[in-house]
Amino acid sequence: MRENIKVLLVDDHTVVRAGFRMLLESQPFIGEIVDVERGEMACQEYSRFLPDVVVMDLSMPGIGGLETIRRLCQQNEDVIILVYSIHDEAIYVERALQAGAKGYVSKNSAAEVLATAVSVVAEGKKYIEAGLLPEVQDVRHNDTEQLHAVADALSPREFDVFCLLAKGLSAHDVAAELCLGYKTVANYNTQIKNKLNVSNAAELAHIAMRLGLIKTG
Amino acid sequence: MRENIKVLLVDDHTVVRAGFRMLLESQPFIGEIVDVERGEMACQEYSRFLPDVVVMDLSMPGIGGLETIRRLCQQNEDVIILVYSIHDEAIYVERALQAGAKGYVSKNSAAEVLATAVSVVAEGKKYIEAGLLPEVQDVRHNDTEQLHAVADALSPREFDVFCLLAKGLSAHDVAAELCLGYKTVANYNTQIKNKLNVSNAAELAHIAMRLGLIKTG
DNA sequence: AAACATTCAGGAAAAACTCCTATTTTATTT
DNA sequence: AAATAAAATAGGAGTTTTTCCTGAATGTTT
Repeated sequence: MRENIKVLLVDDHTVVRAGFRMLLESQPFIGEIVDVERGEMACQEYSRFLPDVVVMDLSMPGIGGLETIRRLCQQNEDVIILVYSIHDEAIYVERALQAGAKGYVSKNSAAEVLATAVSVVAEGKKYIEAGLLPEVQDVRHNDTEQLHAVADALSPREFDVFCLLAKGLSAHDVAAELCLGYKTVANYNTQIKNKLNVSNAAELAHIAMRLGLIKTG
Repeated sequence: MRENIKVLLVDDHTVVRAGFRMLLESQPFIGEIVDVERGEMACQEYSRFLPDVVVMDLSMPGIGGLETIRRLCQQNEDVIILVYSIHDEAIYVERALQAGAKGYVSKNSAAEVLATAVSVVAEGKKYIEAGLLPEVQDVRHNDTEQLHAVADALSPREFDVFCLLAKGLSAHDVAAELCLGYKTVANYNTQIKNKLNVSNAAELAHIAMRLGLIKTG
């Protein structure tokens, strides 16, 4: 295991920088820690401090997390970046890794997980927190381009049913509305939830909302 | 100025708890600090630890921040709660204060601001970060009234279940989350839908959305 | 034409929901 | 302090919904 790992912390929230610092300082394998509050500063500080690992948040003002990853990678292709984020969604993990990150942990993780992740990526391995990776192959769920995903995944008739279910109609209501048998709608219901990878009507509503199909007021 | 202020930290993110702890520990006027990761735990811990100030995030899984404030206030009307949040929007500030919080600071604030806020509220004053207060009058009362309508109609526990169901959890998930039997949740589910006069989870989601209890992206 | 997707729906089993009842705890009122 | 009301919890039984499998009719693509 690597010793004396130099860490560059990048986060715009003071409390989070302080927190990470505290968690890391209690680990024996951690060396010097420098923290900065924006991606731009990270790029400058990187070439001066030459950390072994860069630990950063994805969502930051300024150039943001993803662009920071790209720039750091351009500066030095061997840079080791560990991303942590409130976003558990696969699409973020995917993008971060694509941009050049070597690890990804959720902000909800326990202290040990965060420390472990640092030590693992410092050794040159990848660290993607359990539960995040499996979804990567999966749906681009929660994507901004979800409208297309939905439109692609659902047949026209399924989409009709989806809209009504998401609006809050019962399967019987939908059947009446579309002049279909109840069983037909019930089966569509199941089918739609499978295709969109959700398990209940509330989640359908969420998707519809995100797609702007439902006006929130 | 108060000395030896006992603080109860409530946040679901390990790093944030650690960060706040670090920032506060460096202040001479801060005494013992206890941290918990959820609102439910805060309510329990409060009566045991009897902190001078409760410092908490608004957005948490489980019963969430607002409901936690209400419950703490009910437990002890003199409780001093300082809220910090990524949400700078006036509506959140207003709701938090209405629920019983004594202070509100943004998560982006500098370390000194956070520490100062704790010491100010500990003295029994209010502390609303500059820049947040002016907008408070600006709030539309519509949503807040609806929130009260829901909060009035539902008992606290029903409200907990409502939030989770509206978020898209199944009855089984909710049961696991709140450590209840499935049947209990199933029965609450029925009860909640009756009280809110809706007939399915999608409509619950709509209501939660309108109330701003669900972040749409 | 053959292969495939789409629309529609029935049957059977599994799961979820509803309604009723009941115990325990907590609050409120007299 | 006792009585009353409200809330939290959950079991049982019956009903409804969902799921999964299957299949026919229609249309479309290669």
